[in-house]
Amino acid sequence: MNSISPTQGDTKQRILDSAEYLFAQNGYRGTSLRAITGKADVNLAAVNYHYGSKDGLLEEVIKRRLLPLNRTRMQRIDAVRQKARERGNKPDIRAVLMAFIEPTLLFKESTPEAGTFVTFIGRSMTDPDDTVRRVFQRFIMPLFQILFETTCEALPRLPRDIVLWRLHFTLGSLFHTLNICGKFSTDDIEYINTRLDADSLLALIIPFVTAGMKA
Amino acid sequence: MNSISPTQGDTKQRILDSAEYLFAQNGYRGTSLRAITGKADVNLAAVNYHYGSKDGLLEEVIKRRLLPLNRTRMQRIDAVRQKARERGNKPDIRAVLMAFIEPTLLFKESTPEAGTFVTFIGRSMTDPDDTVRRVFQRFIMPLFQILFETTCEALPRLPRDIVLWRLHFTLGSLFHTLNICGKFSTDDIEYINTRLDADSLLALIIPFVTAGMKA
DNA sequence: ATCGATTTCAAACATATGTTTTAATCAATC
DNA sequence: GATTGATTAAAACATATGTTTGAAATCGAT
Repeated sequence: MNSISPTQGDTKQRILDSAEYLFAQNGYRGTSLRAITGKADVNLAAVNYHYGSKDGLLEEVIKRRLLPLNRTRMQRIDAVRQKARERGNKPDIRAVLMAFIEPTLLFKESTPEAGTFVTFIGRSMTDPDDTVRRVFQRFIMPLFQILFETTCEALPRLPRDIVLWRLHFTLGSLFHTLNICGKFSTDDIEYINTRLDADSLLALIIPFVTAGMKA
Repeated sequence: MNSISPTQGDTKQRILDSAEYLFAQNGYRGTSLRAITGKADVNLAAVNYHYGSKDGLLEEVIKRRLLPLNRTRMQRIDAVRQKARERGNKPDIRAVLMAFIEPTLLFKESTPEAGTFVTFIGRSMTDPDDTVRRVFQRFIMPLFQILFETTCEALPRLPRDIVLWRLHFTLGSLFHTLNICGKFSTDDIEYINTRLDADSLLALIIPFVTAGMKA
């Protein structure tokens, strides 16, 4: 059935990989099916055959990586929450933010493919195209709710709406960072090393957003 | 003359206004010349006649509002720098950030048209489309350099590359905020008032980024 | 009113897009 | 080895796009 055939069974996979790469580089609207199938070296009609439509392909591209990543982030947040509950005190805000951000950056540097996908995340959260934004936000919404609640627990003296805004500021910083690091040409940004590893990036962003949260 | 006549006169202007609105709502790639001319109620060929091409129109849309806005921001930053120099001490980081962010938010609420344009800014800094990003970054680069230098003066104990990163985090927060506030449908973000005025937004974002900068 | 320049208009152009169709190919089953 | 079902291939389809064209309309000044 869906087992990998030896000769040509990887058509579906190759489409997924090419689409992921091109979506990250040129955006959803800026990537044509012909560009995808050309890069994947498969027939044009294969996309509609295997995924129904370009939108269907987009959804699969996102699902493949975002679901596992979100599972990891969810577990990390739950762990922080659980540990705090056991100890009878509130979660540490720095730990909460780490639980969300570190898996993202680690995932980014896990493989080159994952890296291009994370770039795609950064760009898509603010994509003018509803198609892209909706798919992403649909997948990230439950996770964001948990993150929000946990952050409120960590900062019980802050009004919830302020926590929410600061969380958005944090996401803005993170996504913009993912964006910068996804640039292939660095001619537009001077003096900045956009090829930092996850640990270095984490060491830069965590103090910033933690301080902002506690302000 | 300048009387409102459907046949003559302000064609060029009406194209500019319609393009600004539609670019902000659907992005550059997602907006067709036919949509623009249809909304402006002018002939399709008018865009190429008055602006040469769609790219030419984009540049004029950006220039019209971004040049004055950047002039204001530049003056504010210069003023902070000047005052500090007169007093013989370093600029206050909060004042520096205010000098950049406040004019942006004030401009945003000055008129509905300016508001939609600022939305366009927020989206375009990370637009996958090179065409859009390049135009914006070309216009904002000199300003960003001054902002960077002034921020370094305000935080002389921080290494320059860390200042630069934190400045990017700040821009990320700001742009993401502009984005959220530009949403026409709020169904994807819960519990957040995306229609705050400039002062309220400023009161939210300034403490966050100031604390992050000083972390 | 007339002339020349500018602007508007309808139509066509050339290309690009996502999708569908129909036939060929392949792998496994009987 | 023929049959069957799933996959691939080449072509066409329908529509959308930015741009150009040439004629009509409009305007400003003589």
